[in-house]
Amino acid sequence: MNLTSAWEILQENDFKRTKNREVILRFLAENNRYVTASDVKDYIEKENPGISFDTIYRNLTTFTTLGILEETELTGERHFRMHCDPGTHHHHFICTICGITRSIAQCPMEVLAIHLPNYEIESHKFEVYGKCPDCAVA
Amino acid sequence: MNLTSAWEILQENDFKRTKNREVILRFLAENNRYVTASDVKDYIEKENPGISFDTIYRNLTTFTTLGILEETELTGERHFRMHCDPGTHHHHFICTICGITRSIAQCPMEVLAIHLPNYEIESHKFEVYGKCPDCAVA
DNA sequence: CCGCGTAATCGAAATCATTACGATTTATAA
DNA sequence: TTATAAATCGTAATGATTTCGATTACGCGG
Repeated sequence: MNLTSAWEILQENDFKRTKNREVILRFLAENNRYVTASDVKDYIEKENPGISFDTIYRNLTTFTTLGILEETELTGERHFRMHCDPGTHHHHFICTICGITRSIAQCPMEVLAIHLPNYEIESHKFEVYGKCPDCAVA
Repeated sequence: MNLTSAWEILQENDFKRTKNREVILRFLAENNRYVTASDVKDYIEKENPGISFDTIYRNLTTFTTLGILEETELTGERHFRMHCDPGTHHHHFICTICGITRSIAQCPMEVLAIHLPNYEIESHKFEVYGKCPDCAVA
């Protein structure tokens, strides 16, 4: 997802264009990886000092709800990244060193015949972890 | 894994048989689901009041390292359960209401041909969420 | 059965991520 | 420009987890 599409979605849902939102989205758009609220704060502090965690978490949650971001939990922390391709179901390889991601189009649920009679399956999580090429050689 | 096997592993690794460990393991052996440190504490308080979180977390971590327990992260909290079958790779359906689990023998990594040249794949997570039969009817 | 050395535990404080809240500021549309 | 509701700030509260010095208990050798 690019910045233009993100702002379109925000406008459609009556969210205002604020400086903080611009910086948060720009940071996420520039990074092809999962980042924490803390990462976002560190970046924003450079050009918009004094931002509060309230603002960061509130907006990250909003963006995720609107489908602009994807969210996952890594080592006990919430992580966010720009949605690769909104509406498209996919999974990720995630580098445990730098957090960079790589999309995996295949979905286990479509391949595995999971038979759980009387169970209501609602969602699933499939993530592959390891080292990306850059971190592997280091 | 049953209690006997768990104690064998502990003895082999020079861990002492203490009252707290007995209660913690008994609680886990009785429950076919993922529980939190808090769940363990609540249970133990009944018959061994005054146990500290230090003891609980330390032992849960020890048990996990020894392969007696399995660990996963759900909604931001560490969850533990008795290892279904040590040495056997498997996944879980997890009820989002009561935490009860059901083993899924199939593994996506064996079915999906994931091609990531130069990437070093180290591990993966595959979990299915939803409602178990009991919670589904309620 | 007793005492010793070490592992295990306690109690409580510290840490870390996240959430919450009253007061203030800002974006947008009339 | 001004009204008004949204957005933000600063900071405090919360909740899970980790840490630490002091104390207690396990299990072996005598």
